[in-house]
Amino acid sequence: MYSYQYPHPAVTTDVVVFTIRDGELAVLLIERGCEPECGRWAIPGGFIEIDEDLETAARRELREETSVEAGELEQLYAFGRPDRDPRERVITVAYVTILRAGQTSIRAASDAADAAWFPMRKLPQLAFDHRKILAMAQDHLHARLDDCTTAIRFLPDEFTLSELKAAHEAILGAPVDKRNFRKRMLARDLIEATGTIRRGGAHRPARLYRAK
Amino acid sequence: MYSYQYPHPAVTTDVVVFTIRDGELAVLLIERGCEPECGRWAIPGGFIEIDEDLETAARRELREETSVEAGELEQLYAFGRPDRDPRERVITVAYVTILRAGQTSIRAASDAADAAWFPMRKLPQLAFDHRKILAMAQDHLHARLDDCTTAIRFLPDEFTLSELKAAHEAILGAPVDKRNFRKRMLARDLIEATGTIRRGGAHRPARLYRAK
DNA sequence: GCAAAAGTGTTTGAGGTACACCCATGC
DNA sequence: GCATGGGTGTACCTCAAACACTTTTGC
Repeated sequence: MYSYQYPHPAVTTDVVVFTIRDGELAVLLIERGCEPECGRWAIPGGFIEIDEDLETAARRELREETSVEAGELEQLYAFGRPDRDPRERVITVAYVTILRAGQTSIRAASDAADAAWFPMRKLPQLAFDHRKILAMAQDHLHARLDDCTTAIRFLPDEFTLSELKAAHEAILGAPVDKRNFRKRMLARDLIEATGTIRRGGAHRPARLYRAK
Repeated sequence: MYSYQYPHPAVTTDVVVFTIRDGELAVLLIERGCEPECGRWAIPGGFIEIDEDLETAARRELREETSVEAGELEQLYAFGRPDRDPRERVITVAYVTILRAGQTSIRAASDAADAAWFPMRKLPQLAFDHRKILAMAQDHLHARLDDCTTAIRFLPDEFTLSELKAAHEAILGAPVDKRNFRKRMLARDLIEATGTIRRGGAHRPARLYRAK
């Protein structure tokens, strides 16, 4: 038992993991294996350890529950409404990260009964205030999109411009003009041609690019 | 005494209050009246109550320590390095707010030995990681500046375009082109002339504007 | 009349948007 | 030769930046 002179809240970290699957923006959720909200889908996360940095805790909880190793985490927001968890006062610091397509194999563990990818357009009922967290995470992602580097994080090291354009379209949920897109990406000088090409079907092969 | 099965961190909220004084961006600080870091200047804030929303706590602590009633608060970031407070693990959720010039009277109370405005260019030594919090708050403020509405929050209900321009210059710490500034502000259609003018010295009177 | 701040337009360059056709390949 | 996705250029518009003089007032 740990005792304090004043009541202390619990603090958790949650990680919203985005990827692109089947041409759609998708998010990693776990099925809760214990009360409260047992059986509901939720954003992976959990209680921080007392000597652990917030970001480290976020990374650890994600690994434990889903076996996913996160890359760069960005802090999204601290959610702290007093009634957001029925057990006790729980403040959660939410993070956002991006997983490359193709590295999306997951394995539920810890107190997660299951783990799965859901397209953002077809979310299940979510535990706690996690619907609101996802909405804010998606807004954050959209806002970051004109960095150009953000969409690249969804793709493997080498990619074609068509794939990058498809990533933008998946994230925005809206079509993008091909020529303007290519012009803008090449003008930013953040990607470079590898010099190799990829042949993949009955059509002209595509140049491959990598991040600079 | 309050006991928990697992150790819990303490959670505080801090509020970075910006205003403009003497034509310079200034921030409200308190002199700590108790250990640790007694005598050091710090961002006003303190421990949340267990049933209190984060934003409510931020507003309350600011009021208790400085007698300032905050308007709109924006969440900045959650700072949670395990070693940031020597007493115990303390996670702080930092907020930013803006106080109108002219409403900047303050009165130190609670565990603040003193409260005072400091120009951002001449900060004292600060307690904990508060220097870093201020740096991030200033970045945040700069990023918000092209909303046009942000600079208005530093001014009284009615203001002249020259005053608004001076506010931008104070926040940015750099001069702004008068004609381009006026054009941009009027084009955004976020302010309107009150129809009145202010005479104030041996020169042409200025039109007054208000936020729409 | 003079000091002091308010007010006013035009030119230029950069970047975003809209838009249609040819190219290289596999079958 | 045809289907499929890869690759390309131009005209227009909007917006930001640079830049100097006239107007209105108090004294």
